[in-house]
Amino acid sequence: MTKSEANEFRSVCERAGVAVTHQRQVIYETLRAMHGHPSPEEIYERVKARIPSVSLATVYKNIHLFIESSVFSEVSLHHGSLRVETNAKPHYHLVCTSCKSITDIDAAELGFASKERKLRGGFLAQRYSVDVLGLCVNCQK
Amino acid sequence: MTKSEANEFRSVCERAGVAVTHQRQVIYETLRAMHGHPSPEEIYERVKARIPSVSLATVYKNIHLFIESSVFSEVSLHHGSLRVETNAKPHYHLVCTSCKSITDIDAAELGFASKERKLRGGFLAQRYSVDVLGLCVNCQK
DNA sequence: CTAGGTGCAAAGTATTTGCAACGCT
DNA sequence: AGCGTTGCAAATACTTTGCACCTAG
Repeated sequence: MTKSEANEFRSVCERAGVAVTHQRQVIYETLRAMHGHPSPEEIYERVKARIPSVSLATVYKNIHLFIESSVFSEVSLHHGSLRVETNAKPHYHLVCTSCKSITDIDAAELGFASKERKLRGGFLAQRYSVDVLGLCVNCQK
Repeated sequence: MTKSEANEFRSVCERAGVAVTHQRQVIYETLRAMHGHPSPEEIYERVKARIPSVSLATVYKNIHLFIESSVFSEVSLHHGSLRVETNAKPHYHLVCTSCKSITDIDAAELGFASKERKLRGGFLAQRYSVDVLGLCVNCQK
């Protein structure tokens, strides 16, 4: 690790108001170095290469800590359990990051057209799923 | 249930190539009547009010059947396990509905500006999470 | 009749928690 | 020294599966 990376990590911990531990630092560096959307298990495997005694629970605890402190984010905000979409009309979601509530909003109202089209790279876009993350009226207080 | 609802359900089963069973019908009607984004457990509770002997496993099996047949959809496509976003730049996801792969795409390239703003209803939009659902190059074959 | 559907219980995966020992600050 | 952090194991939450019985077609 370079000196600037170490300083960066220290200020991350300071902002979050948590201790600078070796495990936390290695988990942080590991996440920084990984690409894509790793699962806790994948992160755990990598961290274990540097700290064989680390536990999966510690990886979970620190991932949550980083997410709460906005150091990293989650790919999906509602991954806890399967949820069925009962609203048949095209719409998107207003997701409150504080109270986790999900409200529907009309596609038109958000001003995002969702037509089928081919994107660069050849991906055929058919449907769009938009989550607007922010604060609901109650949580803005 | 009205006659047209019954017919609607029959054609749903026909398209999906599955049998018309009492449990399946009640689960379908229950979903139609529910608002928001119910969990399997919530759906199960409602169905149990009409069929006390129904099992949670049957509810799960039928929810999946409906989702596979595009009769209903999932709120989130990657809810199986926690995934950490390691890409710090603003970007969105190309999600292939066939092979479930997730690729990043620059926010700019999709032409969707993500600035903080207040929406009707008072929701403070801070960040956008856009999933583009479709078929990747390989799965279009 | 018979292939698919159901209910039950057990298994499987993902995640969290209690607690004693440990290490930052 | 004191409190947050760690590792372990056990607990919990969510979902799937195997199997015997049942039912629609």
